[in-house]
Amino acid sequence: MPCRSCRDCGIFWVFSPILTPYQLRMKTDELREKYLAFFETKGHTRVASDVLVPTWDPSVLFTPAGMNQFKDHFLGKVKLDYTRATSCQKCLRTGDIDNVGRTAYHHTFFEMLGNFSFGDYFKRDAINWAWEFLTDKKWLGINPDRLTVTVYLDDEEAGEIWAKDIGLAKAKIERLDEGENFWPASAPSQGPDGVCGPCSEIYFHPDEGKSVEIWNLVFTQFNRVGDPPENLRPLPSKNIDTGMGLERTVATLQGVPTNYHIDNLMPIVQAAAEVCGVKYTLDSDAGRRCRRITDHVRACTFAVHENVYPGANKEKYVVKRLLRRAVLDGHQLGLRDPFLFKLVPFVVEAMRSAYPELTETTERVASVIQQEEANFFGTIDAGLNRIDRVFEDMRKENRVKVEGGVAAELYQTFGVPPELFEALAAEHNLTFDWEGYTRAMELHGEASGKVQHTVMGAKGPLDSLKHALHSTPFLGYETTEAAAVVKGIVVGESPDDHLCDQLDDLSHKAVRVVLDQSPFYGESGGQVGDSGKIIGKDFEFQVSDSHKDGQLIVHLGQLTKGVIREGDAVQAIVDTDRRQGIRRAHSATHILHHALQKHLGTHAQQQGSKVDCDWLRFDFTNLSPVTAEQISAITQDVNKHVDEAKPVKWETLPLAEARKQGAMMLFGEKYPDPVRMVSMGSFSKELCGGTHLDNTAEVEAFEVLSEEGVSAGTRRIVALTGPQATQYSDQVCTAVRSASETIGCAQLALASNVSDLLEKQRDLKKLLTSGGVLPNSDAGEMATNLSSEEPKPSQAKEILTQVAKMLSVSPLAVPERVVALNEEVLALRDRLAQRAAAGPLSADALLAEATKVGDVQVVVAEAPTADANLMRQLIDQIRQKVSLSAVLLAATEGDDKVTLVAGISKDLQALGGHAGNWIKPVAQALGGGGGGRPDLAQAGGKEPERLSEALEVARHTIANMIEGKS
RNA sequence: GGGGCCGUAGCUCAAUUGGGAGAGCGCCGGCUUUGCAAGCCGGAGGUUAGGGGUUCGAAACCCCUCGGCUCCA
Repeated sequence: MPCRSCRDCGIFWVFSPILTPYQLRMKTDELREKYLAFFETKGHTRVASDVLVPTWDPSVLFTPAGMNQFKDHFLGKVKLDYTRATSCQKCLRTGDIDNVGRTAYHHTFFEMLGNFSFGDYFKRDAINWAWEFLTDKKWLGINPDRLTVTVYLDDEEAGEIWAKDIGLAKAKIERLDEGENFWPASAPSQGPDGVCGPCSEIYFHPDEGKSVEIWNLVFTQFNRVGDPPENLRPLPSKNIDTGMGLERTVATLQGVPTNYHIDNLMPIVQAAAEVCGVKYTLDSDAGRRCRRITDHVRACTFAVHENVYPGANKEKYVVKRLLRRAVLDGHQLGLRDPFLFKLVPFVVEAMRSAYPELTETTERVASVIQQEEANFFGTIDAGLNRIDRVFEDMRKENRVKVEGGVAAELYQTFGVPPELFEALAAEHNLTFDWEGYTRAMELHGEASGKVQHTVMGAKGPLDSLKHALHSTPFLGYETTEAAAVVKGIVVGESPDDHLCDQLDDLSHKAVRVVLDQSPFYGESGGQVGDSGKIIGKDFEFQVSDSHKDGQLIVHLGQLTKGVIREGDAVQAIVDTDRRQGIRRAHSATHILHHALQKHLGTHAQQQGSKVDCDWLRFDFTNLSPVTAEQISAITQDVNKHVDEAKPVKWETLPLAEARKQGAMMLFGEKYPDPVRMVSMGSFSKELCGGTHLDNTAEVEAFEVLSEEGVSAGTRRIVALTGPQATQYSDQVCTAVRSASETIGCAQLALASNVSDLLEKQRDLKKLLTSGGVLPNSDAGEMATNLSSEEPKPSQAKEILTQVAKMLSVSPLAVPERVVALNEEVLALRDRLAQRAAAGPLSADALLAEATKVGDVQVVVAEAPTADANLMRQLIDQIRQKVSLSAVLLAATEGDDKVTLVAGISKDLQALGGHAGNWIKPVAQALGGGGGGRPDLAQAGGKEPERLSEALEVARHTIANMIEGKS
């Protein structure tokens, strides 16, 4: 009985003989090439591997299979330039991540060979060619005796072809149910709805060990509609989608016991062992770790190469997790410093013949990995402290099992890996509650929200329109106003809503209208949708936003007058002012992109972008914050290009031609072919479907509002264009002028003056609390410098940014903050002046006014101009001089506040004196409250006019306290 | 996108939970010593990330902003 699923054959090689030098029959690069070449001879177009991280496809984070890049081909959504394709696709799946390294065949990153038919050939050819490729001496030449196949129970057609065409004995054709031989698995009974079909798998049987599934042929021929029975409708155009795991097939051809021993993975495994300082063996803990490191570093290398850096969400998070798992393996093997990055060159070397582009980014990739590694080692160090604390608590309470909940909490908040926790627990003879840990993590997963599954081919109200119209031609590149015909009206936004023939309800705010053609730009590529209006003979429709649904442009808005009917002839009019603002922002975005690459390096590629009316947000790759100087230089560079008034042109040309001309292409971006290329002067060429200016001069002005981090390795710039930029620039100048006037200094010297002012504030505060007085040299007003030289706008911005940083406020809040700061300094100076006038405060002076209660020296006095800290110091001095003493001082602050501090000497405390109890009734007499410790208490009140009354209370209270207790 | 944690001296961290901002290391000066993390004495160094609020009183409690860490999807 052949092994049906690789999930079962995890540890078979544990029993196989010790690793021996393998016989190389066919190299990995050779198989890859042969496969593609073979299907080329069968009329297939060789298609390059799609990117690993397809940002164009919201339904997946990583390319999970060879067919992914052909989804739209299968669904007939795109124009087919070919109906047969073959590819070798790099893929990444994390579903079986826990098995990586432990089993012979699991990977996260792997390559998938495939051949595809889009409504062209079907089962017969697919099966015959598969057999030919596998067994023909000219190709793989596998002994047919070593191969068996499986087919779906009800798939007579496939069974027939295997038996009759190929001539396989019946015993070699196994019939399996929908759980095994259907795609998606169990689709007929359990769904999901949509495209599906039976499949047929080919198994290889080695001399020893379990058999291996090396090729899966999927025959997509049905559309599932609801639950059985009769729920599988034949598709008008049937497709073929096959997948042959490259590593796995090579492993069988090379006769090695695990994929990790094939010719292009073994060198990485060996390198990992060397870096980790262990001897690699097949069946050992260290061996498993080396294989896991190999897999994960390969995955990380490809991901980082595509500018997906380890981060906090989505695909970035997956990369981070992969990287950390590998690093943790190294840590468990005793490493304490970054090591993974050293393996990057080995990955590149192994993969370069198929992916030569890797060699261009090796250094950057290694450095990104190294940095993240260093971070994680830091996290581990911090985690060790926390773990020690947990152990300490457990020792105190005599517990021996690490609670899963505690481990989960430590993991969730501080990233302390549970494996590490467990290992350390074992060293302390403590056990670890994995079950509780898993439970707690599941709870956390639920609390963090569920994922919304997007079902392939889900139906909405616009789908019938999509079939009828296919697409809405966009006229907006040439015009902002056009005649059109209403093709569809939908009220409401939920998928349950349906098309209606006409609408007269003016109250609906979310009405969608589709026209046969439109000048409105539907939101896409980061550019917001147009607004405007659609006017018919007897109605008016206000368009608040436009977006794209498939190839349709959907106008979203509200009917403001009359009745709109399907079939009405209308005039579609875009709000041109807003459109112009969007064009300014979009063209400026391209110029900015160019400037960033020029000033920061070519890695500073677009990660995301949003273009609105004279407002743009641009995310890009950069490891560190962009400095103020760089921002300034970039801003000037952008404005220089604006001033140079370069023409903006666009043309539609073949993708290959655009690439040849050096157009900027982004990883993960899916470009149509032919493609629209926007170029500005000779400095910028980008593939872009957005609306642009005719000349860079129309941008008018460009100002950066902010630069900030959005996640590790990604920075975000928000900027303004046109009138918005000019206005902002004016505000900046005004702010600098106003702040300078406040403190009476030259605008160009604002930064140093604010810095001085801050220093002054600190000095005065210190002086006030230490009981000093204003030195004569400081008595005068700050020298005013009325030099009225205006800074240039770019200077003003630099000055303001600098000052804003000093004051920790946003730039435009600087004037307000400077006013407050200035007032505070004046107030401080004022109080110090008062103190100087009132004469010095000293412990001796206060003691001179002390009264004696028994043997105790009691001081109850006003200490005008002192603050709480100074009063404490005076009390300390008195307590040091007189061993039996009680002191209570009061200071009024403004019109509505009194501060009290009371102290009791140590000897008096021993006799029962308590400062807290003393001060309470006094504070109450002032309409306040307070308290403190026996030796020192602090309180306050809000009625200074009752101060003398309160001081009487103080004298009585302390007298009673001393007499009562002693 | 959602959850959790943190931000105190140059560094690592305390602060009896709302009552006087500290320790160790490092730094500077002096003395004593020439042994490997030397000893002793003295000193500087703080807007407790920033802003607002509650309170007689906030490092601590509440809100906002900034920065960092971390998990989940």
